[in-house]
Amino acid sequence: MIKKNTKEENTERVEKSKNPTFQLVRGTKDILPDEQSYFLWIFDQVRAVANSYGFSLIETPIIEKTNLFVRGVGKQTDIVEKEMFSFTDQGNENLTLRPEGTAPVARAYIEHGMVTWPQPVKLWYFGKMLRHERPQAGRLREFHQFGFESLGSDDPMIDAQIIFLSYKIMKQLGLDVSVAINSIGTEECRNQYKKVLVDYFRTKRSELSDEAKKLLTKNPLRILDSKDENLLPIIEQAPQIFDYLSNASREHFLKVMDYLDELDVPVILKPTLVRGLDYYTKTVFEIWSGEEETSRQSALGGGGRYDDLVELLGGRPTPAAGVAVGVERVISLLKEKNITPPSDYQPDIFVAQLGEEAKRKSLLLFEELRSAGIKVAESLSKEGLKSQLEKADKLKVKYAIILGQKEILDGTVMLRDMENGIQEVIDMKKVVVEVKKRLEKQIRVQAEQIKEEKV
RNA sequence: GUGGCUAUAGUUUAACGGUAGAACAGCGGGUUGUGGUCCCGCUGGCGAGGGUUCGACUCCCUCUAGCCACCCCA
Repeated sequence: MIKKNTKEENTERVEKSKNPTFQLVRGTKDILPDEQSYFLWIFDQVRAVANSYGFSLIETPIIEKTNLFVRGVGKQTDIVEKEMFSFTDQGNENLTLRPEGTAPVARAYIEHGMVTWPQPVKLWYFGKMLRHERPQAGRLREFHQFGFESLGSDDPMIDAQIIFLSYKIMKQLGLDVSVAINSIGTEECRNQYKKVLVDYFRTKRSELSDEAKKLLTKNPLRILDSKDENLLPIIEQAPQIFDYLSNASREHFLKVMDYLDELDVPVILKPTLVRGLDYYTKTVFEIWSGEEETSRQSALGGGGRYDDLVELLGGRPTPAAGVAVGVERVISLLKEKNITPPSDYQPDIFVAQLGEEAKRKSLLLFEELRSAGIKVAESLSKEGLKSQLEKADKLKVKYAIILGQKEILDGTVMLRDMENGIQEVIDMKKVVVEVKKRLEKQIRVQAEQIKEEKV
């Protein structure tokens, strides 16, 4: 006889059990040291590009009032409808762990009177986002995004710059990406187009899936985005939004395309690209990895213009555009391509010690080398020389300094070349100078080798 | 949120209705102060709870988590 267990009974049992297991909350991840190097590298790249293009770093809180997203992102969007980590706090406030970065930035723009700053206000961010989705590879519940936001200008150059910057960063990381782009015009253009589109789909009603039928009243534009193969021919035949853009919108879009061409950004016009967030107007785009987009279901990043958002949130009418890129997705692509972050944390030299006296001295020696700008490693907690050299070997240092009783008495150190095992005795006082000399020579030799290889 | 697949040491994995082997990593040795190769040893595991059974890691159920597709997005 098999007894059925209910979820409640089971939860109770697990809690009572002597060995409860603690594991990560679903869709979250510990970022271990190995992985950190990727995050730091990406952060540095983004910061460098942001700096040189005049974007300043902004950090907004991880919690916001729920309404900010309901109004900003849009009530009908998937994010707001089913993906928000929302809760009521002890003071009865409805709060949400931020699912995206643009609405908070727009909020900050209004709240801090950035209208009075020189326009456009150019900001960038790098932080955690949370969405309650079903996890999958490249799709976490807590994940990281970096993004650029430029508020206060409707110049199409802004759109192009935003796209260019994200493209540039990917390029610098060694990734080949392409940009899918479209324009969804202003609200008026869109409303007009929606009507036409709905009329069109109504004529094909019998061929639509249930899913598509639902979208027909809710958000007809998103039918265009469908991957349903049965729908593809219908979608292909559908009227295109480009034909319903106002003159201003069309002109804007053509200019964006023109600038991107000038900037040498490979763009693919994709008339079916709409986006899941309500605040977009005119330009929308997505960044995809270079390969056929079918192999990779998920975009690396996306963004667009959001001319109405600031006003919608209670600010003055402020045209703006932005982009957000998923850091974890970039990292998994980097790994796929075997691209590893350059490690500038690679130590040059290892200090090994033997005996109590030497151990004490080695601390000073370590500091002396360190403050001279040499990257030093140690293993002070280990005793045997063997295990220390083993560690030195694993760290791939070029030299090891050995400091033992003998050396202490003579006021010298032993310098061991880890490649060929040649050791020499050096005056303790000259260590820094000698080590520097050797490291510089190494660099010169390497540079020459690279030159020769190129020739 | 819907459907499906999976779950064995830190990692990658093997086997079996009678209670687990390996590789890599880690730690320690192969004479006392010398690494990268080699040899030896040690540490460490059946995701959780329950059921069936004389006995389950193996069968069943539930939960949890991961993965895949959908939905959608970063």
